[in-house]
Amino acid sequence: MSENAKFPCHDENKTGIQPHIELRVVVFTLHEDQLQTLLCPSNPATFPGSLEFPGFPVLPGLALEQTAESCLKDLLDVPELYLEQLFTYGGPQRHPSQSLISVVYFALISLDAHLIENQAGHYTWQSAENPPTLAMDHAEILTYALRRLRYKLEYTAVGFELLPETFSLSELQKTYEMILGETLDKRNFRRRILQGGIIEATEDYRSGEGRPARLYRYRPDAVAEVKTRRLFP
Amino acid sequence: MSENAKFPCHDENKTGIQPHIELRVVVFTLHEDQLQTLLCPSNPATFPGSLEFPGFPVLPGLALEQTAESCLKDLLDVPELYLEQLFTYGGPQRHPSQSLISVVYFALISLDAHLIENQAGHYTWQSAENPPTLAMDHAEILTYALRRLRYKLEYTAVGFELLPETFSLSELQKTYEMILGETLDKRNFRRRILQGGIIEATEDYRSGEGRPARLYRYRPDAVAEVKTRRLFP
DNA sequence: TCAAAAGTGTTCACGATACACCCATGG
DNA sequence: CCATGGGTGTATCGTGAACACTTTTGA
Repeated sequence: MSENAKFPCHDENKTGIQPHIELRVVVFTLHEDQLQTLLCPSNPATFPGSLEFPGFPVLPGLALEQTAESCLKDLLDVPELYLEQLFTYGGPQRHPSQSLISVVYFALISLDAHLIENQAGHYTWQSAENPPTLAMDHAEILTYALRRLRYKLEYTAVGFELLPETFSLSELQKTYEMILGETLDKRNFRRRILQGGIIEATEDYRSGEGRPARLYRYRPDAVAEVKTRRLFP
Repeated sequence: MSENAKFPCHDENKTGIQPHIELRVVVFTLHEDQLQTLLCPSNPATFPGSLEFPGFPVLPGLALEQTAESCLKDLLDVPELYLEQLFTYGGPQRHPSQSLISVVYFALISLDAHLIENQAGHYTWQSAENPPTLAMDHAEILTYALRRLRYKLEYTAVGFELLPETFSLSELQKTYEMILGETLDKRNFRRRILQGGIIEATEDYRSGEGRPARLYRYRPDAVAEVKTRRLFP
């Protein structure tokens, strides 16, 4: 590493060659009792038959997270979404013809609002657990995003982000079970969720096949409190 | 956001304007019973009197993490270091004259090996808890890095990365107490650390003022196991 | 022999886990 | 009236937290 032994640390540093930089977003939602993720076809010349996560350019006038959010909202008709930075991938082996840096975000959107206006690309929802062939290192990215989702679900309260505004406790439990891949005890689940003060009961009930279920609502003011506490140790 | 409504998702996307991208590293070490971080002076024309974290260019032929590691090893004479990605900062407000994206890493280096060869810049160790004036958003970055360090210390075993190869349990405990900012119970600390199987006793003792302390060594093979288990719930 | 740091076990409280039955509605 | 999903309480166990004294050495 002799050639980078003396880089000064001042802000006017510029190197001649700069890699290409882009944003990517891994969007999760629940659809047909399955965890799904949004994908679009890759360039058929470079990655024939592969899919990849939606990519966006970095807009110099906008913060990274705002750019990701705006671009996503151009693709999906969602009023709200949960968005956080996942990881930044870089390195020479990622793309055959360019040095590419991808700042990858992680998004959760609600079941009731994932209406797509198929703008420009042919975006599709695909199974997140058994995805189709993905281009570049996107399979690795998906694996990491799933791990992060499961981890967050155990420690925080993000599960609500995948549900409509009101939901029954059974729906919430099914969401957790689907993502964690294990069954949970009904009574313990309810106790922990309710004791956590994360959700509040509404006055509504949903009738179905059996006794109607009370509907609950997420308490947005409870977020900060929840983030530091373990829900499922 | 009408102008970005139709970005295709193919890999040959290129926008004309690309922001400048750089690497930064927040390095922590223990020195004189204090948690310290490596800083260098900012460009005096842009940020007079401020310091900033060491910055490196992105080398297109090398992975981001390897670049950060190589460049750091050009600055510091460390045989080993702990390095992980912290966060990627971007947006229009970060720098007065350019759109700048900083992929920031987080490093821990051992007490016994932080000999600096002051190459090029005037790198100095400064208190991490009460840092001097930092340029740009580097104060915010430091706050986040400290939070991450404390968090990791509670959940994993990174504390060893800040100590020499062999160390006494009291030294380890002092390290934890210094970083967490609270005192820990000696017996509980020892039990948890030893039960975790993270360290192993050596045959050596260190004589000092009082009864000699048994020296321990980190077990590198125990890392994976430890990462998933909580040490300090 | 004294000062200074190393080392060592037990008790208690709380939270996680396991577990089975009654309730309300629609067909 | 019965099938279907909704809703509820308790006993047990494991783990974290609090706590004080003995041991070894060098001065």
